Amino acid sequence: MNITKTIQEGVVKAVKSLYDADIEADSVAVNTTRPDFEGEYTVVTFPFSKIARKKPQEIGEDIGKFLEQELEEVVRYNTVQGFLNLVIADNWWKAFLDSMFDQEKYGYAEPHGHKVMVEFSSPNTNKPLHLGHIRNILLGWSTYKIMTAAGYDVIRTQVVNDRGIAICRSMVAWKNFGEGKTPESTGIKGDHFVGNYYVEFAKRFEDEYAQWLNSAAAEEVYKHEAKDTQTREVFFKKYKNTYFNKQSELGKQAREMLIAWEAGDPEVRALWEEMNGWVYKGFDVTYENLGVEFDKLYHESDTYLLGKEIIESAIEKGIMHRDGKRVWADFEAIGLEPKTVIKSDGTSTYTSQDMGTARLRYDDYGVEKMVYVVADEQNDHFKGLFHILKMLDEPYADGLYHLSYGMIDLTTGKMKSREGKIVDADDLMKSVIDEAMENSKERDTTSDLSETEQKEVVRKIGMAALKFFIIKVNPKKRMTFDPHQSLDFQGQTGPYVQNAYVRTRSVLRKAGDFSVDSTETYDQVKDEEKSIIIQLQQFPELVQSAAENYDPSDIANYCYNLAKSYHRFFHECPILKAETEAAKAFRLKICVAVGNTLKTGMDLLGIEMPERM
RNA sequence: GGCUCCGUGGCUCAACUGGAUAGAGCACCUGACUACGGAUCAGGAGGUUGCAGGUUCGAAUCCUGCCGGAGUCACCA
Repeated sequence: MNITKTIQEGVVKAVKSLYDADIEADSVAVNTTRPDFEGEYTVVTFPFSKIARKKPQEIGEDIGKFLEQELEEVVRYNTVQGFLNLVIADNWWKAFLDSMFDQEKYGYAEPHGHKVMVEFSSPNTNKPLHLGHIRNILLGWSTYKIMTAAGYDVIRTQVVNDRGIAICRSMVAWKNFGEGKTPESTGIKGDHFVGNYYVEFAKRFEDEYAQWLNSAAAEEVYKHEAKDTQTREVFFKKYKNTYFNKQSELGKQAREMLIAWEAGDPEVRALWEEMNGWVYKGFDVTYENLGVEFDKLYHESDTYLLGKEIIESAIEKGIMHRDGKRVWADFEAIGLEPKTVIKSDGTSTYTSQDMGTARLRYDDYGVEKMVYVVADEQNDHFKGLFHILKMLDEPYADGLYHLSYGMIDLTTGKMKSREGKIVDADDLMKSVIDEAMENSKERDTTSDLSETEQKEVVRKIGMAALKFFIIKVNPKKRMTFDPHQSLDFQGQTGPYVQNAYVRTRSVLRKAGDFSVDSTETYDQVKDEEKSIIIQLQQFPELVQSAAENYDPSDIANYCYNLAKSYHRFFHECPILKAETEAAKAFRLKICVAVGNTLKTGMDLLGIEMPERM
């Protein structure tokens, strides 16, 4: 039923019979025809000029004649230079539509049972989620959906970074300045509550540092440690980290907190659990609003000691080297600097932890693939990690993939949490839903629905706008987030796609039952109809390639283009008042097919469709 | 500075992986509703694809060199 393949195979036969040469079907380029020429599909014949030793245009004539005779799907052809344009028979359009229009899960492949784990979100537990997390979460979620559609058995996971110096900062700040307040007593969402103390710590630390800079001690340090070329300003900007570790009172408290935590101090552990608990409650709300969930959580507090035994075997195999207590890996083979894996105090690092959790996941689930959704600032880390695991011959090593995505810039510049230049996830969702509400009120198209139903519709619209705005961009590319544009509901947006779906629903409601068999006499398939069917035909393959390329933006752009074709069709072709019963039935089938496909397509992106809007 | 990635109308993004005259949306103009839903459609204007070479039937896409930007170069995660 796949017309592209039919054409490709036809061309293979043609080349064999005409020029006695063998070519691969996949290598035959079949494009959709430009609108200014007659035809729907175009074969590029330039590549055959060497084997045929003819001009591309003549080859086009040869192959065109052959296909016209051999393939019932091809009724006519024309050639323009090296391009052979084919006109496809009306019967094919009708037959294809019949084969798929009422499949609700059109595009889903048969499950093949291969297991894959997708890791995404993985936040620190010291502050609320922000725009960067949203991109990560949307990518992770749609990767899960798309791979499921492509037939995989997908396990969703995240590593919760629940320990370390960051959370200790929040803990110190709360202990010193919190006056025993809680999220309950203040009415602040847990993750924001804890985040506020993270900010409080930073602020107090800045004050402390600023004060210290005026002291004699600071002057001493500058005199002894600054390079000649360094100005005071440059030096002390860089020195801040060292100050935190050496002189700072707050820094000392945070570090002591971390040491006490690692020693299992009951009081510290209790505070840690309480504050993390607040954060989790907050995260749960955000995740629910984003419509995502996980099958399995790994906590860094449980896994940070893992990986050491694997490292032992790595040393034996000569992949890693011991240097006192310290262990390091040589990355010369992949063009990176050597990397410390175990510190000289014997404690583990990020790399060793990730080695441990990778093995743990394999032991837990037997996954063949692991996809890590992590920003591109960690490209080298994953390059190194995967290299080690491959050298160790881990059974899952060939299935490791870093879904690296570009960070988000604001129109005002880079996002920086320490400077408070962040876009908060909860605020963002609220503002986009509020905007949808304003729009909805103006339009007044759902006022006969109950208030809860209306709110539900508005929520779906707002979230669609936000999600689509982010997911439509190729993950690898850095993107600019313009709050003004994200609040737009017209043009290339989520609501635009939803609107196309809502139109299909509206027409089908009014059509009631219709006879699916009455399209036989329809013999005037229009361009608007053909272009929709061409796109419908591409969907299953697109799902596969989006899974292979780990690229949800492909699906988003597809949905937009399909919606666009439908809107055009809707204007150009009367459906309920079609010229004949056959035309009406044909077009209603298109409505069903487009509705189903848009709904599954958007679902792959984590976007819900309203029935009305 | 080394390595990696990226430069496409004023702005945000595409381009079937080397195919025809580089496509959409926003913003800006002009038109289309007593309606199968106008959150829509039709049309206009806007480009030397950062610059310069090269590879070939054909380059935004591949190669080289510049220019500009980002990331990374921790015994942090």
